[in-house]
Amino acid sequence: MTKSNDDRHPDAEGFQQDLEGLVGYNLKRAYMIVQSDFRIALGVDGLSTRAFSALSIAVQFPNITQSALSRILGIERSGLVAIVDDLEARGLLLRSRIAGDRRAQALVPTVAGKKSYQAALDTAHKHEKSLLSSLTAAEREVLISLLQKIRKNED
Amino acid sequence: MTKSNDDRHPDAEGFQQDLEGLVGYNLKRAYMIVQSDFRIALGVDGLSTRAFSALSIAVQFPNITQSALSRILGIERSGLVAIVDDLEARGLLLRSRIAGDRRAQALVPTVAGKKSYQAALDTAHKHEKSLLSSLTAAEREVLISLLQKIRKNED
DNA sequence: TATTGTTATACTCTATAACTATA
DNA sequence: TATAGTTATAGAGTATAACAATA
Repeated sequence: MTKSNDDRHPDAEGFQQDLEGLVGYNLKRAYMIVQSDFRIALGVDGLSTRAFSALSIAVQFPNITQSALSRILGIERSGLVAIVDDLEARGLLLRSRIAGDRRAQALVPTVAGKKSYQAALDTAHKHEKSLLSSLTAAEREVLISLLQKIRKNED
Repeated sequence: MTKSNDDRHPDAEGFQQDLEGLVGYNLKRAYMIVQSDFRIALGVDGLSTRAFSALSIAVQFPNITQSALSRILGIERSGLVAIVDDLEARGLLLRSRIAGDRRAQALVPTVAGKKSYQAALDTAHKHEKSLLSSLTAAEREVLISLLQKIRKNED
């Protein structure tokens, strides 16, 4: 047999599948690739991609509360607990009491947290530069602004 | 108190967060929105988004095998079993024996399967038209082609 | 030796609902 | 009444590893 069975099925090239015309499907495929490659780039015992995101906001907005952070990231408060637990266990940030509201806690990045974040951000930039090398810088900017437009419409 | 606590944190507008400059993060946020909206559009007892994708390929490439389908969708063979089980339970396709290879099975869409698929595809188009109304048709095309470029680089 | 379909299993990420302690 | 943090739980979706049947 010189050709495998599935060569008989038209795929990416030639035949225009319905799915390829849908933003949702293309979004999913691209997301899976970028996400899993970024996870690998962050290392076996490195941060998860979501912990990276949370740390990013915590470093840039020190003393933010978990509720505010969950709103910025667009996830539920309950989901953030495990993420902050992980970051705290790694010594990258602390939950500290706030004067004036004993319900809330301020997320305070440690020195190690800021350092780890800068390293991870550098990793992220290198990972995107390499993985998205088929896109020009201008195309990457267009892509980002189109993706952000989708979010703007969110209710 | 006239302003809530998190209004003190710059968010989408004004402050340029690190995350907003990353394709990966923007991809994730957009994907979550489109995915969950599409799920709702498909209805409570409707197809899952992944079953919709599998059915789409099965209808367009009748008699495709599960292995070939999993390769086209970019998922593992093992993950496809439950999806095909579901589609078969709904009476939308059949697993039928192939002459010449007793390992493989051909996926054959039923009449109901083809009809359900056309309805779901119509739903998908309406869902995208409404959810992505802030993007022009040209922008949607650019977005799709940029997302496909990411996939082209896949190893 | 390799491939097809399958099972068992685990992992990641997410959401909902309910609770407590505060406000 | 409403909010902050938390727990318990469940639901999608994914992957890896192994197996039997077949090529």
